[in-house]
Amino acid sequence: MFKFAAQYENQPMKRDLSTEEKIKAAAKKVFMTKGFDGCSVRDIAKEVGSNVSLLNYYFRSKEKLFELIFEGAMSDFLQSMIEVFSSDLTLKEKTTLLIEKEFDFFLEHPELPMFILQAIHQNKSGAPMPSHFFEPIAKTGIFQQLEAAQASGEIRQISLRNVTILLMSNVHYPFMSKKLTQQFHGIDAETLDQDLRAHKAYVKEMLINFLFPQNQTV
Amino acid sequence: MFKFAAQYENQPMKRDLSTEEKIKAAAKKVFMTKGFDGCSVRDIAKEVGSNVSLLNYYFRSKEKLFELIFEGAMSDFLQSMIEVFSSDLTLKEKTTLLIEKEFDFFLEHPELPMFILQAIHQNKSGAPMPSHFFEPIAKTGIFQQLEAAQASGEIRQISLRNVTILLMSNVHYPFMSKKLTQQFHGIDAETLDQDLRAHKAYVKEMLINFLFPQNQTV
DNA sequence: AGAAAAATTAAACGATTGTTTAAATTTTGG
DNA sequence: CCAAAATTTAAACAATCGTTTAATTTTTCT
Repeated sequence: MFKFAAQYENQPMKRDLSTEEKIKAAAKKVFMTKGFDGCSVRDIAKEVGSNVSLLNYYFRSKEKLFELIFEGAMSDFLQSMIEVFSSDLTLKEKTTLLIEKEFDFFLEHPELPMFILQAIHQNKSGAPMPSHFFEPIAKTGIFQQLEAAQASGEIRQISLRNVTILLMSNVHYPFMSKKLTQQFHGIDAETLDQDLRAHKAYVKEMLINFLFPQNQTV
Repeated sequence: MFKFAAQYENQPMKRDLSTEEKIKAAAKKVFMTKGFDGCSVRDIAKEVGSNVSLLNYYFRSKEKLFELIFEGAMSDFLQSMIEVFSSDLTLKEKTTLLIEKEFDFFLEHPELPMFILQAIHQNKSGAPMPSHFFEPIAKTGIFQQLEAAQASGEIRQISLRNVTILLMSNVHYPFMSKKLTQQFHGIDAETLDQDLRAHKAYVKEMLINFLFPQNQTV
């Protein structure tokens, strides 16, 4: 009889999970580079070095497998925000730290922002993203902190949403546009990475100066 | 015998091009929303309200049709740059005008930045983009103007490439992330469009202040 | 009006898609 | 050690993919 893998059963058995993990790793790699529509389950199976049916055995369907990969990616994608927003810092300090961490993270995982935005953009089901993705951010109290900072005049009068767009624009797009930038300027990958490392400082200075205008060091 | 449509022949005949244009319009719509891999030629044919073979009759293949749509989109994508850079203005004026025009344009065509970056990102052939896309920009002399502005101290010491990334980040990403932003903040499309119209002013002020630090109005 | 050319359609092509079935192999637990 | 369970494989499923063929309709030009 056909049975699904360990983690879907009520009484999971201790098993070698390496196959399942290998499939997840392969799926992540293939989905990230080719996209959901741009690859077949056989592409993933070939990357695993194994049979197609194994994917359905462990993950039921291509769609389910993708959702799993997407949720993991989304978690990584938001991780820095949650960490920084949860810390005990001023808004200005948090902004600096966030830019710092996001750049460091995306320098190591440059394909993530494009993967996330692309998946959301072509979300086939049309279903909105589960709220549990964004709830952890709201729970950090960052929104209240921003409201308070506006009341006290620490930060410029600007809507939370515009702040978000400014931040994300400057920390996500540079990595989403790597290929475009390379071809536009005719440079190699290493040169661009140097530019991106330098870019971190520019973004920090620009955003801090814009969002926290009166730079009183007193 | 099988013959290809008018514009591919040596001696084109005057013909009703409305069908060909209808296919291009449908293809643009479908490719923009679903992506090359996310749609079938039958999706496009259905959008046209006609037969599948017509697409191959006029455009030889799905890939050729896509290339045509992509080139048109790329042309639109770069149009504002070429116009502004060709004008007879100072660098600061050009920066302001470019942001203004890009925002106005992408407010009307918000799906364009994602389409372009996504197409470049998953470029199957691996071939670099034809140089005729970017040449018109170089020919405006904008690069020399920027070098001169750096020498004279009009603009901050920052590489041309970092300037480009800063500009593109702030004028492209806000439209690429529309769905993410909407779901993140739980707002409707109209509210977000208001935010984006307001965002234009923020981006202008922020980038001008950063790139042209000594704001001497003398 | 009538023959030639162009446009459009219907049908089919082989290849590939995601998924399922059933058999074979390996691992587990008594 | 051996039956039962879990894992892996090979093969096939119907559906859809991009494309082509051939027939039909429409348009063009004399």
